[in-house]
Amino acid sequence: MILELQRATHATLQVLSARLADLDLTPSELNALGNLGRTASGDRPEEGAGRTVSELGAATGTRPTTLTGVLDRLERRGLITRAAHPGDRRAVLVTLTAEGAATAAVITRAIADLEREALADLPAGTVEAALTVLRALT
Amino acid sequence: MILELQRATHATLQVLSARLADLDLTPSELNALGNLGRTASGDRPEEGAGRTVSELGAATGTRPTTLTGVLDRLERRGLITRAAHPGDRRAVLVTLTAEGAATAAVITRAIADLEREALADLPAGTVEAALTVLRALT
DNA sequence: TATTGTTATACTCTATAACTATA
DNA sequence: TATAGTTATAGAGTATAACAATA
Repeated sequence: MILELQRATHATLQVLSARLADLDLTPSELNALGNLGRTASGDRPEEGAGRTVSELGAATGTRPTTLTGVLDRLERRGLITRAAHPGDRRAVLVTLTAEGAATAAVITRAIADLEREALADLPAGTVEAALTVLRALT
Repeated sequence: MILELQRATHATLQVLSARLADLDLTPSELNALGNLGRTASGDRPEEGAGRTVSELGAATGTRPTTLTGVLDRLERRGLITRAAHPGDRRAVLVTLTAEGAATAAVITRAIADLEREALADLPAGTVEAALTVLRALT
């Protein structure tokens, strides 16, 4: 099971980064950007303004020390901005720029497409069962 | 789905490497060693003698260029040996030493334990469904 | 000519620890 | 005293290209 898990993760990441090669982003950069986009446009629009570095790190499974470098590159390319957090002046609020949001949308769609293609022919309920297992492992 | 996949992979790797911290091996080294052990003792005992670098790379999802460094360290620590392949003199046969086989057994058991603990309470059939999804993604 | 494994280079990710500015 | 983020350092993974030995 766990070996299959690793293989599947590796395979999907491979395909995904190949399809998004035009964006010229590393896996961690894709991960960060995709995650920022998901919150900004989806689940909780009222919080779309940004996330702290800590929140982003927890969501992406990236160490703070790695995230600093990732965010440096994304900021230099104009995809995100860093600003002070209103409530806590130690914290940094990471926000997508317009270009960053557009890039994030491309990433989100590529992920959705890949899933649809791979899982289209499976019997109903199978995907739900798989999600249950994944959450149990997590 | 794919996001859950990444999270689950990350979480299991985290726990696994914490439990095996005593071995002082990197994730790639654990992966290579566990894979060598699996073939040696399990599925196809008659091939237990070794695997080529290419085969190992395909099984673990590790690049040849990374594998060279991984195998260098494992060889230096006396866990594997590299020998000439009988049939093809370009190829290298990677074999577990006695100590390497013992270490591989520890890794294999840790993985099995982790799976059992995490998936014990799930309804029958759920795990099979998850495997179907993972293979579809792969 | 193509393939196996290694080497070289440059960049990214990681772990650890120290540091700053806040709280 | 503790937390958020950054910096510094060293080791490990990756892609890419080149190479020697062999097929």
